[in-house]
Amino acid sequence: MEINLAELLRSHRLHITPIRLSVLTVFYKKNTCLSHEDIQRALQHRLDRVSVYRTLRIFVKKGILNCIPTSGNSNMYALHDFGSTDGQTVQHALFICERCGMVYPLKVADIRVTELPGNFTVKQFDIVMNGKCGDCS
Amino acid sequence: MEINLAELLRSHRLHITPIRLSVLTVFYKKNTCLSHEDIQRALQHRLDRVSVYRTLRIFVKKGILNCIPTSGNSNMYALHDFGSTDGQTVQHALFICERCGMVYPLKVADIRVTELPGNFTVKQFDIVMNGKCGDCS
DNA sequence: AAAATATTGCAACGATGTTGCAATATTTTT
DNA sequence: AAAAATATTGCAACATCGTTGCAATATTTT
Repeated sequence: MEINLAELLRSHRLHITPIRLSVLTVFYKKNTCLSHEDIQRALQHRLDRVSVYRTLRIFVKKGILNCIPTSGNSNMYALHDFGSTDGQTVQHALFICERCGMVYPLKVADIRVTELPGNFTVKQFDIVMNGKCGDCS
Repeated sequence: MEINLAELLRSHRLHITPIRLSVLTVFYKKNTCLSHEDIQRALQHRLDRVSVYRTLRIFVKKGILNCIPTSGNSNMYALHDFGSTDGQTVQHALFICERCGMVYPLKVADIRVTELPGNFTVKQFDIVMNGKCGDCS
């Protein structure tokens, strides 16, 4: 871990607290998108449920995390840095296996979408693929 | 409405019932993706909550509807025919306004994603864009 | 029309996420 | 370095979204 987590928090005017450091550490270690439950599990449910929810929400608000769309009924989050960005728009692409649930982050190249009116502002662009991964095919 | 809804249900070996016809009718009329709540509202909450959930689930299972990823905590659904398809893979693209919540379905063209291992099978491919729509910019 | 089968409605439950508020921790000020 | 100001936490209660079990009802098949 080369990044200074305390500095990251400070730069967003957030207090430096054990919960926030733990949650950030999980994201930097796993380097993929994670649900609330994933984080709780990674930290052996030592953190208060509600505080983790609040931490995720404030990180999204501050732009440290992005909220990633999924077909399930729980949200997923990824470090903003995890997505590629062209200045204005953050991009994520992921493959979710419908059988084992594994999430595979992907690199994206050369995407074009037609028919978006010119006065629309895109802030986040996500690709979600569902199917079967190599192990489950 | 040119499609025969009863025939559609019959061809999937589903009983033809008022609830199913109502839900299908809403999808064909609105021709966009809808949440459970959208459907309940469109039908003035005359249908039983649970029955609508079950209807949506069985329609997804039978391939009549697809489940569309969102960043929120409720699922969205669209008619399978609403997405473009190249035989194996269904594609959807939508723009969700972060301010007014409006969902705009989009046409997609010419998408390529690199780095997906060859033994992965993609069944559904969705693009979700978040930002501000024309009215909210 | 009766038998077989599938669907519905209701109550209860589970999972996911939020709010209010007092207690506590962090940061800032002196 | 202590006090004051401010932000965060933990807990209980609640809200929303979705599911399950099961008896009653509707649809389909014979």
